[in-house]
Amino acid sequence: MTTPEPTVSAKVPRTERGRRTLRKLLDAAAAEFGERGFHEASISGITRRAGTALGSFYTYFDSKDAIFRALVDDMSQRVGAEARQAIDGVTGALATERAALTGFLAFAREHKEIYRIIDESEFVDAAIFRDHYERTASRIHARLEAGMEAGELRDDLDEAHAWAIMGMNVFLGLRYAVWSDAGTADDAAEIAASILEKGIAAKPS
Amino acid sequence: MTTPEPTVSAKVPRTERGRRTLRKLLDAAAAEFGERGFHEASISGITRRAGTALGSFYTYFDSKDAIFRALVDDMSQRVGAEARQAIDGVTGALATERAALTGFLAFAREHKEIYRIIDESEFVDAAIFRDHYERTASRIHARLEAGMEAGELRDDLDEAHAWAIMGMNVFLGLRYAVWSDAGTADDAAEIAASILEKGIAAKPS
DNA sequence: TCGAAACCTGAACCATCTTTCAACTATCGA
DNA sequence: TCGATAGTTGAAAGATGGTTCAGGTTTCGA
Repeated sequence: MTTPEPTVSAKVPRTERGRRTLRKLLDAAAAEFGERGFHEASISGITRRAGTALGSFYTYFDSKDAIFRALVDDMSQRVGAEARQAIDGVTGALATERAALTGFLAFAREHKEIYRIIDESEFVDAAIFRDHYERTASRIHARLEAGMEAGELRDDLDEAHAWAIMGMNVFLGLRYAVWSDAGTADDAAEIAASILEKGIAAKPS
Repeated sequence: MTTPEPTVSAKVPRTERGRRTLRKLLDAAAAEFGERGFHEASISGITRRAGTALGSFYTYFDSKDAIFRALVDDMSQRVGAEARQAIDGVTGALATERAALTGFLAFAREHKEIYRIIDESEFVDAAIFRDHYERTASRIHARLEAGMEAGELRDDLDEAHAWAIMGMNVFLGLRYAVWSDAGTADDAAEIAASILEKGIAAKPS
């Protein structure tokens, strides 16, 4: 008696052919939005890349906004899955944060378009942008609580600390993964890890 | 013999009336872009707010993009000036970073539209977005170097640390200044300051 | 005072896209 | 096999909004 999974796109294909076309449209949309941005992108650009007729688009999506939302939702889930996988099996709270960032940077390098699309969602539909970052902050916060529980982290960390860590990660990702591939992802991860481990103050000598 | 200041907008007004109109257009554009975003905003919306005719717009700007760029440039300078003022007279490297963030948060609360506009510039003209954040990171980096010089900060800090700190600040600003006024700006600044001071690890007891 | 340059005006032009639709084809269960 | 449903097609309608322009008014130095 579970609800039949409230999908983002209201128009679910019934046949194999339909599912193929829907997937082609989503992949084409990721490429189109990623390359040209939401407003420069056009439906006809998406259908051209997908190799379908313009009208077919509206069999699956109500509007340009709708496919963009479906895409962000899809990508947000992929980022979450990636994060879960990156920290799988890692022990230690600080090591976990470092692994999460390393995984994030590697993923960002492989899928630069994903970050462009997610970030642009702020200006297309602010709610989905917020949802994505609130979900991400929640994951970090949960990790911090586990670390506090284990006695490895300061016992006064809260949601705001999660936002601070997320901000570090996002900007390091923008600068050292999306804008530039130079150096290894580990260099940037090391920076963040050392800040979390001991701050930036000089050792009291 | 200084070059006559290479302004962003190529069309400089010659009369007092012209300067007033130009200013009205820039203010109106800040409101229009801030409320509606770049693509929802319209030139006629800007001139309506400014109380001028549609055609007058093109006396001062070549295009919608041009006024947006001029606006981002203007705002980036205001943010820089604000930062300089916020840390003026503060002594100590860690206290300086805290003051910078406190000032930033207060400014962000007063001028939420500025951050929306600067962030959206990534999708209108990526170069001006990059310029803004690279300038900001440079300011932070310079402060870190001064702190290292003074022996107050670890001696291995570099540009990437500046990006990490900037990311923390931006995301705390987004979450606790732009999205929510709850609590004082000092709460968020305290979070970031404590991370920079000692990290998030538990005290080795 | 006067004329040239600066500035203002808003209707119309134009290019661009989103969205609709009526006719056609493929799929698939019975 | 066959009929009903799902899916496909692309031309054209419709809307939007950036940009132009020709004819006015205001400003200001000489």
